[in-house]
Amino acid sequence: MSVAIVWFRQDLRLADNPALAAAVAAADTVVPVFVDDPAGRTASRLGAASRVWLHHSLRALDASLGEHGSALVCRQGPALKMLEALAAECGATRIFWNRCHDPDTIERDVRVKKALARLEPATSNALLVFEPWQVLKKDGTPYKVYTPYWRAAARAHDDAPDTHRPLPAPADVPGGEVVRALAGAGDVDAFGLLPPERWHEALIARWEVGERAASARLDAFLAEDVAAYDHARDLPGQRGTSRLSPHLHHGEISPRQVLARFADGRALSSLGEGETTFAKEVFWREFAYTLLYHFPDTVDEPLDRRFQAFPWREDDAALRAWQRGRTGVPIVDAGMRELWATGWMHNRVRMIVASFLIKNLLLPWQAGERWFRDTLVDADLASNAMGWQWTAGSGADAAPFFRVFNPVLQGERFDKGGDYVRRWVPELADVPTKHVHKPWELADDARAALDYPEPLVDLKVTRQRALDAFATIRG
DNA sequence: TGAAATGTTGGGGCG
DNA sequence: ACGCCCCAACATTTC
Repeated sequence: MSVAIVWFRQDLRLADNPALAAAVAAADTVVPVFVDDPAGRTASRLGAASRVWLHHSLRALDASLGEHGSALVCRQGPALKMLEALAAECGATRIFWNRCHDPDTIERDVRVKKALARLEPATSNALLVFEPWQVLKKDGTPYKVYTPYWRAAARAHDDAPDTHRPLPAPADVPGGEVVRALAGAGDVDAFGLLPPERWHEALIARWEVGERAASARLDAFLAEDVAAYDHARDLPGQRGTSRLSPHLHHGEISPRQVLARFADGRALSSLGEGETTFAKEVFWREFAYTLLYHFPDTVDEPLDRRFQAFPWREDDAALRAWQRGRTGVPIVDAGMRELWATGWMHNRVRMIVASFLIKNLLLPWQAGERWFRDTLVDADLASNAMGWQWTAGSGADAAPFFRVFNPVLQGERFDKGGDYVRRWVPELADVPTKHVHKPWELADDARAALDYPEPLVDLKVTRQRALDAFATIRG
């Protein structure tokens, strides 16, 4: 009898899971395990919202394994120690996992792989279409501009589409009777991922978590929204985005599964408008991982070093007002409250609230990055850091710093009728559309009747302040 | 995946 | 008819 461990991490699915498929092919007993390791990108380092999602995702994975008579073995502690112990308990001779690409996990995994050499660790790619070293410029260095990266990646994909065909879920996960007898089998609750307060119940009630839900979400998006995606994805008041990000982040679905289902064997270069735009979003995620891998310190250091000397302000009261959606700027507050209530924010609004924090409040982008990491259910180190540096103007292919969003104009352009603002800022529900994005221009008596804060800052003045601050480091 | 200032053009009112 | 002004609409430049 041969026993193989499958170490689940950011790949909480049975389909298109190469580590699982390899274990099933190699052994007649497969032991699925998730380790909550204080080092590396696992449960202990995630933000509170992501931990809530992870809890439910692990439950879903355990249930799926249960349908095969197996279970998810749950262990808490340093990964190496936990895996060594598990291997000894179940007599494993092999171990399989899928690679992660954040710096802490890489460092930890290198160590684990070396120490577990007797289990012949075999690792695979399940996180990306292309791993960070696969799409490079001719000189072997990573792309720092998105468009050429996208062209190169799409070409590489279309040159060998079969390489990226997703794997089916294994018909069987053998050895369930052994697995179910192991300590921690199915004991997701023991991780203590849910916070003691009850906010997480309302948050997660807005989502369906797990591999099956991810697949259904993709189907619904492709059936209903992808055709108009080009335009509709920018309108936060209506449904138009895929909302796949948390599923992708936790690996409930893979980018290859996503592409395969809508490209349907066609070349990426032949897709329609909405489909192309959506495919490009999938590859923004790939681009982010490429940047994180090659420039690991950009999680908290600006890629453009000039920004190390940027004269950021320190203002805890303003930061708190931004975090809680009490800035007095409707579209900003709506976005921050959507985030707080649902663990997610529409992407157009993410750009607006980020621009407001960085440019109008002149607070360091790292403060926003940290808040997003703690509150987003899709909090992804690579995408989050790239996105914040994009807005700050310090990243790869970033928006120039002087591109300052005016949240009133953005609101009037992308939330024309004010539906989004009214949904998340009920204090403004009855304000006429003309003023819903700038209630401070209401007549005094109407304004006094509102239970809504005056704007924290003057948009025009702070815009100029930001441009002046930038001038000091422009060099 | 900007906003605001500045420049240009052309229609219309008016003396 | 003409110059002048105003201003909207659009284009360009600057940050």
